[in-house]
Amino acid sequence: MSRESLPPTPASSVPTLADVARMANVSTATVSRCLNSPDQVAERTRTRVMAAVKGLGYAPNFGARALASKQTNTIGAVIPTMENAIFARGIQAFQEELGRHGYTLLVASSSYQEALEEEQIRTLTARGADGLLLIGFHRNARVYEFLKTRSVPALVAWAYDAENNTPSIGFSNKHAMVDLARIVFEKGHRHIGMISADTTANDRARDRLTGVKLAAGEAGLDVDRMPVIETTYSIECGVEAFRQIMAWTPRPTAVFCGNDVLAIGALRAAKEMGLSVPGDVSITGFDDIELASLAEPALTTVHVPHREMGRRAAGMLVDMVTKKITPKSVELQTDIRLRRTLGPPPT
Amino acid sequence: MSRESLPPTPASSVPTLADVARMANVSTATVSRCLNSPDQVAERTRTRVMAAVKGLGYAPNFGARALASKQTNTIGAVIPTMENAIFARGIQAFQEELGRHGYTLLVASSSYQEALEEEQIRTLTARGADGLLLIGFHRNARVYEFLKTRSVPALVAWAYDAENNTPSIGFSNKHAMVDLARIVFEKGHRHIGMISADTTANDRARDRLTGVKLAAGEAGLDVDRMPVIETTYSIECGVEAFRQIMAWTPRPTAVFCGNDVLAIGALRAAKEMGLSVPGDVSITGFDDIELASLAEPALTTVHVPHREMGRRAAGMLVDMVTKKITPKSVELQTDIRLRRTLGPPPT
DNA sequence: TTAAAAAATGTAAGCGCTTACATTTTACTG
DNA sequence: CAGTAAAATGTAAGCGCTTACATTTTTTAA
Repeated sequence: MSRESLPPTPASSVPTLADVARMANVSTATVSRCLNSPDQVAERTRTRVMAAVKGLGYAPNFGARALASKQTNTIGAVIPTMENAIFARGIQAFQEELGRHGYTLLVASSSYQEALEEEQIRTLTARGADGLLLIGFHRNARVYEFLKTRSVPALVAWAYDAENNTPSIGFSNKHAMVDLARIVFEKGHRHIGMISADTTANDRARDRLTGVKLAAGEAGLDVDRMPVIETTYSIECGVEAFRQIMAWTPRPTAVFCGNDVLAIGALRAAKEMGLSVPGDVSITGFDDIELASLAEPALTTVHVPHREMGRRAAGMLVDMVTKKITPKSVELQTDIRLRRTLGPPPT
Repeated sequence: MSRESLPPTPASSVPTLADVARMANVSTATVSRCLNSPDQVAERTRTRVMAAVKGLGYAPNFGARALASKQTNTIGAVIPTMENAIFARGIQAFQEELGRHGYTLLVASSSYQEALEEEQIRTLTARGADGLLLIGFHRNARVYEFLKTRSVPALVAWAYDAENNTPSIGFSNKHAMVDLARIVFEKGHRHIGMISADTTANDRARDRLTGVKLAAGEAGLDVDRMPVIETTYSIECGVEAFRQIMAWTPRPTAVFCGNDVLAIGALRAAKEMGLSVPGDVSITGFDDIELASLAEPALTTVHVPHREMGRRAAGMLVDMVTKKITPKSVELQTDIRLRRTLGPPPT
């Protein structure tokens, strides 16, 4: 067993920068430059180095690169769940755009639990995420501080607030809901109800509820007597909540749902209860997931540009990471999709 | 500006292991052990170290850890797209289980393009993924070789093949389809058609088609004359394909669809064409996505345990990475969900 | 009480890369 | 062709951690 010399043929293990350098007869610095800023290297050298890279099947070691350059080219996203089609769609677009910029996506999900979200944010940060995509503003101030001391830029999506100093991309859940609710009131509804997602740790749900209340106030309704049921994100819960809300006196002639999934549940419940939609009761959703236009009757809802949001979020985050800037929050437009589930109240 | 001494207070930057060591009055090795194998450290020391960790708000540097330990605790997954609910669901479960084992998920999507998939596999490998989750077996042999030389363990999901030496977790697409098709033929259908996803780079689609053909052969049909349309994964494509296939002579009385999304499209097309389902034509899907039971009439399809697959895939992959074993492939059971879209052929 | 074994801790050598700075080569100018 | 600027390349110092091995401390057994 000889030893004591610069390892000439590094066994059969994974080739390193040094191997490439040796083969191409240059220093490791030159190889590194070939890979990271090719135009700093003379063409002849570059060709030679690249040949060596190819010949050896060299690929840079991630850890070493991260350690030396202090960045991972990785962006983290903490979302409630991918099973929710709206996030799946947005994240898909987010990831595609990230890829175009040479970034990779690290994902974690919070299952709508605040504590878990905090943990995931810490995990992704520890995993070296250069930047973070977060959903909504609501979270412990401690988390924002943590991100600041670690100087990990974060972008909030699916929510919009020009005032907040965390940049965001999204839409005003409140305004969107106000717009929808106004249309509903114009149809003449005076007794309404709302099935909302849990509002405790979910500012989006909260804003949507606020929107309905605002518009209701405008229309002269007694907002305090409006039945509101908070429940979990699932069709079954929508069914159950709808039953409860229709037991109210006076019985609502229109039921706002905080999202399409709950609305689909409501729709099904109505069917089971033998109620005609929109003859006996109107139902509205929010998100415009695929199911919305497929439902029978098709669901009136608020259309949200999820893909666009994901795509642009990626661009913003990459800018934040590379240029170290804090972009302006961007507000996306939602629009009302009037479909069959909305009609005038029964006479 | 003084200098020349071991940096005592490292400015306000991120604390390192050395800072913790200094504060707790131990060596960096001890701190490292406290974090990675706590029971090798005396309780008193550990308490002191942990206090320092907390006091300093220390979190290990990912790159350094990866470089030194040669592992990232990160698992990569390359899926066609998250917009497909079946992958979203499976990946969600995958990620949750990964988290339970202390692993983080890195995702990339191939958009069903073979070349892109290869690129993504290389990217995730370069990003330091300790192991990889891949969908289906079909890919260039070069990719498998690459993975082998880099010794990155890979697990194939959504497909099952006990013979293949890449371990897998999934189900037999062929058998599942045979089972479904047999039921269809028992109803008396003699003229069938199939709307399939693109089979070129998709072994799952191919196997499903094979399944239908096998059962058709069993039933004594002339397999070669069976109309098959290959199209893209989308409701619209399903609509279009269904129109074409119903123009065939003799007109099919049952149309198999390679997945539920195509089936939903077919269903809609049937409605638009004024055909009764299953009165005039029966339609079947595959996957049992949420939409399947919500459709009107509800779709007969093959139920696949996506979540279970994701969850167990995570466990297997973690074993592969940590214990360096190659697990046995596991076959999951699918089952037929007989719903309203299947009936006997018109008389 | 003491030697040997076991447990705890420390020392220091990398891991493979990037990059500031130093040096060499090439290109240009008068 | 010398003299200088610009371009290309090399040198080597880390980046922050893990871990084999060495050393010290504690425990155990005789």
